[in-house]
Amino acid sequence: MDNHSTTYQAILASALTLMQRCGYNAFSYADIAEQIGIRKASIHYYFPSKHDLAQAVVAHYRALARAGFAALQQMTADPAQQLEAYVAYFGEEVDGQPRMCLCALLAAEMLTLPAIVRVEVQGYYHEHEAWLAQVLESGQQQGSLHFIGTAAMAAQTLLATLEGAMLAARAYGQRERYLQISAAMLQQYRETR
Amino acid sequence: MDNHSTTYQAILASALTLMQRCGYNAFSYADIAEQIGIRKASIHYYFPSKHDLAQAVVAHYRALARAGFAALQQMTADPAQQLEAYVAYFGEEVDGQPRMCLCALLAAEMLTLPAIVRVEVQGYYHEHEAWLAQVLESGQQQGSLHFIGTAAMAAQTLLATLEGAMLAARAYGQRERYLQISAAMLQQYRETR
DNA sequence: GTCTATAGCCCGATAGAC
DNA sequence: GTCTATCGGGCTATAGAC
Repeated sequence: MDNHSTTYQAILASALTLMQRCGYNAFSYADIAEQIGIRKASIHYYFPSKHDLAQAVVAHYRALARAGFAALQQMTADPAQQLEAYVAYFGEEVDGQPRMCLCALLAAEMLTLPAIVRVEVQGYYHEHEAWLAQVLESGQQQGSLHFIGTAAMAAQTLLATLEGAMLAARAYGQRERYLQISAAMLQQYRETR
Repeated sequence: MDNHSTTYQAILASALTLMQRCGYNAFSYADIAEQIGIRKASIHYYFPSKHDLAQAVVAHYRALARAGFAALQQMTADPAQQLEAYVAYFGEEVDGQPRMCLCALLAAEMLTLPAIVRVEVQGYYHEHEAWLAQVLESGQQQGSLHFIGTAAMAAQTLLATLEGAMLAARAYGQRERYLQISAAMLQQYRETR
């Protein structure tokens, strides 16, 4: 993630913010240039095409999540608490707006994305489903989390609910939408059946 | 919905298809013109601006759903069956791709949408949540559907899961994703607690 | 109502000076 | 590395003939 110039980092960070807000199709090199105080042409030095930039942004986003998983593991060994912290992260406010998962947004735009970006989005989904499945599995074994069927299926369902909740929060412009839905969902996984 | 010319109807239908595929930002008047065999300028006769067109498309989409609700009511009075039919509709294949809810896609693009379109998207969410809440309520009263908390909260959670499942299906390009997640979710509402 | 023609703008991308 | 300048193209939208 490092051994890159500060300009490179600034472009990546700016593009991440813009893509989380507007998606792939509605942000431009001009937006980034204005945000970090350089010229459009300079961005092409680091990222020849928009395809390359978007691919790097999603790869970076995935790396951030991986670091988050490690930090979560460091924080607590309790699967139920790990799950709660994961859910809480997406409930934070960003720029006065509910946080939005970059890859939920890109999944919506999927059919208009360059192939290299599509692959990264699928990788994100796979990583998060795998992490959630492992957390659910552990929680089930120690009796703190409960669900029907396989951990893998429950993980897919859980992730779908969270991303759908973020969509609803964005649609209404109300962070509370996510908080309420995610709380109701967590309740289901805590209940014994 | 009628007392409009056939060209008007053709534009609306074409725009709906394109928006469900590409979203608001990635479809153009040129796409519609090519699809239905007229010229770009003619579209402006019916829909002066892209804002107007998108607003009309979402309003039309909402009306289709309302007609669907009525047809569902006609088909069966059993809430559990109504819910199943609702879920099954979004699992159909369209143009060789998993069906995608227009308003899930637009919710993702929300921050880049014209105000009049945003309002329509929120209206869609509200209508569907209200319909689902009423179905869940009825199902609970007659003992065929089960959930924790209020019907309104369960409806929001259920809708979030479905729209998240459609996102996942689109991300992977696999309709089965939606079918599996929605089936797992329905299972939760059928289980007695 | 539908067309041709075009204005005016923004886009991604490149060339080449410094 | 960053800049200025610009190209070529797509976009929404309008003017005006038919």
